[in-house]
Amino acid sequence: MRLSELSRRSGMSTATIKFYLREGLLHPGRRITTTQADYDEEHLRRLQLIRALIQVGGISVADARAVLAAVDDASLDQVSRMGTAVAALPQALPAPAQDDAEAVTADLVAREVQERLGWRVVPENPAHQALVSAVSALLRLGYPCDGEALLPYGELAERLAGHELALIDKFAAPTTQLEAAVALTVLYEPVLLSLRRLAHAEQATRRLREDALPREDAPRASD
Amino acid sequence: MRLSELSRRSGMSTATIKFYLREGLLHPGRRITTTQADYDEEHLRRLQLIRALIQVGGISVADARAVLAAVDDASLDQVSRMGTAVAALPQALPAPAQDDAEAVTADLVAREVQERLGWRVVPENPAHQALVSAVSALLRLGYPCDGEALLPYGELAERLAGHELALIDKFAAPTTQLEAAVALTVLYEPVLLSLRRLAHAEQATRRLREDALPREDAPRASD
DNA sequence: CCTCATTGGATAGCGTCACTATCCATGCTT
DNA sequence: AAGCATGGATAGTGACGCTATCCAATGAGG
Repeated sequence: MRLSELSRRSGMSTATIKFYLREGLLHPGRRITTTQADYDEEHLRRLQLIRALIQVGGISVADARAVLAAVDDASLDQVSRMGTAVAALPQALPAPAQDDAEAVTADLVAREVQERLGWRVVPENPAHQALVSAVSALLRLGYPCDGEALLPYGELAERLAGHELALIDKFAAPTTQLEAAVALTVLYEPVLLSLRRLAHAEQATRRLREDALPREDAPRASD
Repeated sequence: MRLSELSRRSGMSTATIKFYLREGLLHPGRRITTTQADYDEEHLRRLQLIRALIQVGGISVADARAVLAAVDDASLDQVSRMGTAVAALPQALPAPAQDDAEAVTADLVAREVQERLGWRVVPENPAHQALVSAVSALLRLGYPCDGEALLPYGELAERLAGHELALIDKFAAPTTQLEAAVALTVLYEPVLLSLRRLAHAEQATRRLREDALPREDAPRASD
């Protein structure tokens, strides 16, 4: 298909697709003539992945390029590609990480929880540093946050990870698995966060109803 | 304390603090003279909260202003403030949410999981829409994602929420509780996501170690 | 063959955002 | 009174994710 059709089917403007081509996120189409190229379903799918990473996952174009480059890199074995791709996925935070007292404490907390879970501690992992940043912020605001408190979160994370890796395993083709790893890592984040927010809302509402059900005449569905 | 001292103790430049003052995130200091103002520990703490929301939580200045305004709004009761504040917390995504087939299916999935968990469905909730967006993206990429698959996530979210609301309850003063609700909602997100990523890395590494062994047909459930 | 709209590619521009640098009058400090 | 820090206002900066414009080449119609 031509660029215009790719645009129509993907719902993105040709200008945007050209931008992704230029940025190296999307492979160039098969050149038919000097001025025309042919795109296939693969390109369409890739476009949707790019869109998901950038718009839903909130990943920058540069990071998306790194991730996709790792997925594509035929010179690496699948294991390396997977590692590179997932490592290139940024956390939410730029993590300035000033070396104050909280940051040091936070690092100890982060290590403690991982050790108690039996995980290998890899301080270079961006996720580790993101964890340290978040814990630093919590501590700086005076909220208690030690290894003990994080343990349940770690255990939940462990179950999530197990569940997701099993899901990835379902995709047989290595390339598909790589894509799945990236897509599921990124796209299940908003799923998880949304559900958590919804659960907060639900439980807060429930408590309010218990605490004070004074003059609400709206019909309640349950309870 | 003066602006310069506030700057020193918070680690932010006076220009940045002035910016936050201008944007209405930080209350003006108590004016001593026309050209001088006095800031206290409350301001320092607020600055740290602002910093946490914006830098760690990735919230925009405008959204942070809305959140903090709700926290401060003395004309509302605590319940309304809490609701307003948390509702103003943005999800990770801008959620373009085109009305295609996937979006419709995704909405059904989102409703199903919430209903199966016994939650009230509030489609206007930004979190609901975020969930729909994420599920849409997953479906568009061809990954199976139905109410059944999301149920375990919802159950985990429920436990997280319970845990966190209990944590918030520990903070007696209403204002402190409001702040805690906002801070914990935002700051535990990166904690959770980081731990999930770390768990991914850990389990992936573990599997590779097993796979690397010559005997392939000795799959182990877990360690 | 000639015309002309379309295509793909390159370049430069736009709008947003989170600051940041500069300027200026004031008035504290010495 | 001198000098400089302070607070307030305004404009500027750099990054980012597109987006608008231009251009040569070409394929289609006559």
